[in-house]
Amino acid sequence: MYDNYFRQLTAKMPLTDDERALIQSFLSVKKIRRKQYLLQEGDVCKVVAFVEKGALRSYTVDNEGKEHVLQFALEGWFISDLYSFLTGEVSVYTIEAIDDSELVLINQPAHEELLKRSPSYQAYMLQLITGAYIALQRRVTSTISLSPEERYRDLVALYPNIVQRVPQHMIASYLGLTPETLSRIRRRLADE
Amino acid sequence: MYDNYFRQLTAKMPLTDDERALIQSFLSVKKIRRKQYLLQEGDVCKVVAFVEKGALRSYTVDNEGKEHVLQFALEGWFISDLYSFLTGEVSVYTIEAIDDSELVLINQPAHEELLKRSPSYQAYMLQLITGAYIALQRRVTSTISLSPEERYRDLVALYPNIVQRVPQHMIASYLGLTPETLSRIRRRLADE
DNA sequence: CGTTTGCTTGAATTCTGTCAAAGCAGGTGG
DNA sequence: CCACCTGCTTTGACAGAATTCAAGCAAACG
Repeated sequence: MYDNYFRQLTAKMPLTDDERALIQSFLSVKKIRRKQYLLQEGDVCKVVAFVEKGALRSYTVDNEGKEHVLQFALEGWFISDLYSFLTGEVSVYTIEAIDDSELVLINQPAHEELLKRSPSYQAYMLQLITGAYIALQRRVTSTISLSPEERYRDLVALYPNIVQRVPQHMIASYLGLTPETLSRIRRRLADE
Repeated sequence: MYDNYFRQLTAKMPLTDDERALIQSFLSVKKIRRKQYLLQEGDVCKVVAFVEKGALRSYTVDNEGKEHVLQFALEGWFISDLYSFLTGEVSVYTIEAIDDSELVLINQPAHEELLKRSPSYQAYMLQLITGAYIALQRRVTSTISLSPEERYRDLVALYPNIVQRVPQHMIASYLGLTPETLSRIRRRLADE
């Protein structure tokens, strides 16, 4: 159940068997079905989720009821609202399963405890936040400096899996476009 | 010289006199004049800068030569390309002084050393990255879910100082608009 | 005092969003 | 096995919004 999780973790951080057992004792597993929520807007984000299998997305809903995708997470990725998770403030995001998925979860108290008890976990969390930060920065840069067509090509180049596995209207939302506009962009790109 | 810096730091993190002296021994001060660069695109970002006085911005230049502002930093803010600073990769950002400014700098080796030697500094850095992450997340959310006019009003509400002290075309760039469009939005808002 | 810089305004153009309709799987039940 | 949904994508026509290009103006600067 925790295979991918520890494969990922030990790749960055060598662990003793004891440490692995300690960490694992704080984790839990959750299966979640397509269209179910891991987090709903207005709730506090209580977990960080590692995607063992499946796909999820996080998004906001604006005051016209439209969804705006912030992030996708496929196998091997983490998803959460770190802001809400770390501060305890309510979240403006919703996290939803795109497919039936299997997750490895860690909740806030367990996270606190592990930070104290395991230096490896501590170092790993720093890497995790740094990674999340870097991903967000790339996201911002692409959003503010590229045209819609370039943003789409960038996404295809960087995450080909996502484009294959995620419905197109969610990709459009991620890119800040309407589904119609994305469809036309794809048409233009195909006509070459 | 380091007044604001340590006021900020000790507000979040009580320090012994020894620890303060240790940290201060790794810092340096730099004066930088309007329009001078702290970081140029293609270079590795070697410092994290705390703004004691003045104002800076970071921005990318797209392949049409247009600038896109990622971040502003006034007194009491930090500015850097954390990605480049932490990984050693070259940066796609330029950091430039908007006004004559006074900075407190810490470079990479000093940063490494302090992480090892000072638990307070370590905890502070984690807060710093977390803070940077949260700020970026708010930025993304606003960019993807608000209209240009709403983004502008949000910015004015959140950072009134910035709007007063930074040239309008830079604000426009930050919001992802042309200066003309921002000018018209301001006109509309004033006509009420 | 001439020059530069930044902001505003107008008119034409381009692009994106909106609305509506149709096409196209994949899944379900009769 | 087929007819019928249902969810998703594509297409077209049109309206609306932002960009572009150009010009004018005011304040700051050397």
